[in-house]
Formats: sequence, structure tokens, C-alpha cells
Amino acid sequence: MRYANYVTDTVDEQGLASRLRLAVVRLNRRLRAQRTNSSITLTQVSALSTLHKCGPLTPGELAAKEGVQPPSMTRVIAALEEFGFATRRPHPTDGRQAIVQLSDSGLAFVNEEVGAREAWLDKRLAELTAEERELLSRAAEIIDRMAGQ
Amino acid sequence: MRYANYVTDTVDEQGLASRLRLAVVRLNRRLRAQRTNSSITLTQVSALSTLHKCGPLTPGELAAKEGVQPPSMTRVIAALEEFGFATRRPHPTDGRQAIVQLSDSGLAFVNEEVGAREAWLDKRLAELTAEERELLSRAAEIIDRMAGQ
DNA sequence: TATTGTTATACTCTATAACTATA
DNA sequence: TATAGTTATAGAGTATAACAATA
Repeated sequence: MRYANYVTDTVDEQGLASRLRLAVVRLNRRLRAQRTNSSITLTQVSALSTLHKCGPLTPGELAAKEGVQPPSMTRVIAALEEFGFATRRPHPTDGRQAIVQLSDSGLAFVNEEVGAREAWLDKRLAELTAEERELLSRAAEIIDRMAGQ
Repeated sequence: MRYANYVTDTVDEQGLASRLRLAVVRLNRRLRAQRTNSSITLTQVSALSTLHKCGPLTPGELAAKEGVQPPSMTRVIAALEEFGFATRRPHPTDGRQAIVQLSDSGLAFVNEEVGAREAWLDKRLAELTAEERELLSRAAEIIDRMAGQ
């Protein structure tokens, strides 16, 4: 059972869900295919960006923000520590938890290398009109809100 | 080197590329996590949808439309054949190629099951306003165009 | 007991390299 | 030779189940 007939009312007959799914799947593939000199992966870049944006987090909080299960985040954090981009220190009041934080070189990496990593997307965005970018900006907000539920 | 300063001009300071990347990565994770009774995966559903939308295609054409390399598509097509959702017949004029086509049960699957597969996203979309859905519809078009380059 | 996190394991997704068959 | 496709292989991404440590 579909949840609504809104699709035929307001958008086109192909189905918004289908078109949005396909668009997201394809852009995701493109983004993952971008590789810079460094061997960091998109998943790791994403976690790094979140640490940059949100400040120190516990592994569980970081997993929740990224929308992955804790065991998946364990591996990402381990990789970031190996790169020297993140550090882990004990939680002040709860011995089970830890605090994961960007290191100095992690911060430098975010500022310098993440831009390079996103060069492909930046270039594509630069080719759009200002109106299209504004639209995508609002779409990103809506998509992120949906994904967070 | 960034490609333009448009970001600070028109959007917000966090960087449109970063925000769009994160949104797409997260929604992609959510979509892949949706599982119905059937054991078909999102990648297979995506190829099936494209076959439905475009009609019979060669493996190479299908790979190009999905934005994956031919060996990746080989596996997807093999899975769809095993499910009985697609058939392969010889190309009429070129013995190297083949024509991949939706079977009757593949067509039925697209019509019935793909909707169920997308139930989660449909529900999220139904919770938005008509304006937000209209915006996402246009965003999907732009994103798909960018990913296709 | 409940919660946080890790380890073990397995499966999906995807790519590159090497190969086969046909043009 | 060039092209279309497949096979072999490997790495990234992610999950669930089982476990350990702490609350």
C-alpha cells in the first residue's frame, strides 16, 4: 500500500521516491569513486567532517549522527586513529564510554584535504546556476532531516 | 583550490558540497538498510527500474546508465536472471553483445514490490509539505544530471 | 540488569586486471 | 586490433550476534 497519492497530484508520474532514490544512489557512487592521493575513504571523511562540525563525541553519538551501527563506527574510528586524525580519551564520568576528538592534523586535514576530496562535486556545483545551488542547498537540508529519522 | 566562492555568496558557510555529500551519503545508507521479504538488494532494484524505464538494453548500456563499470553490472544482471526478473537474448547483429530485458515477473515485481521497497522513503516524503516535495523533485533532476557526467 | 563499546563474522557493492569471443 | 562482456580477485562498507566492561 502506498502512503499517498501526492505523487500524481504534484510531481510527475514516474514517482518521486523512485527518482530521488536513483539520484541519491548514483551520486553516492560517484562520490565514493573520487579518490585523492590520500587513502582515506568517503566514510572516514564523513565521520571526520561530523567531528569537525559537532566537536568531541562518544563513539555511540558519532554512530548515531552518521546513521550507522556502533560496530561500523568502531572500525571507522580505529582507522582515523591510525591516520592520526582523531584521538580517543576516557570519558570523565563513565568508564564505558570514550571521547573521540579531532587531532591537530585531523583538523588540518579537514581544512585542506577534504576540499580536494570534494573537488569533483565542487566543480559540478560550480557549473550550475545560483538558483539551482540554492535549491540543492535547501534539498540537502530536507534530505538530511529525512535520513535522520 | 576551490572552484568558486559562490558558496559564501549564496548559501551558508558550511559549504554546499559538504552538506550535499553528507545528506546523500546518509540517505543512501538509509535506503540500503530497507529490506523487504524478498532478498533483492537496492542495486538490483535500481537496475530493474532502469530496465523498466528504458526498455531492453545491452549490459554495457545498462552499466553506463547506472554509472557502474561493466563487471559490476555483470553480477547484477546474473542476480536478476536468477530471480527470474530479467532475461538475456542474443543481439540480432552483434554476437558479442546481448539484450537484457525485463521478464513478465520482473515487470510484476517492479509494479508491486518496488513500491514496498520504497515504503520507508514514501512515508518520509508524505510527511513533507507539497512545496518540499516539489523542491526535492527538481533537486533529484539536478542531482541525477550531475551524477551522469 | 542495562548500557556502551568491541570483536568476530559474513554479505553487498564496486573496482581493476586479465581473459574470451566477436567485429 | 578494437570492442563487449565475463571471470578472478580484492578492498570498502555495513550489519548482526556474541562478548567484555562498566553503570
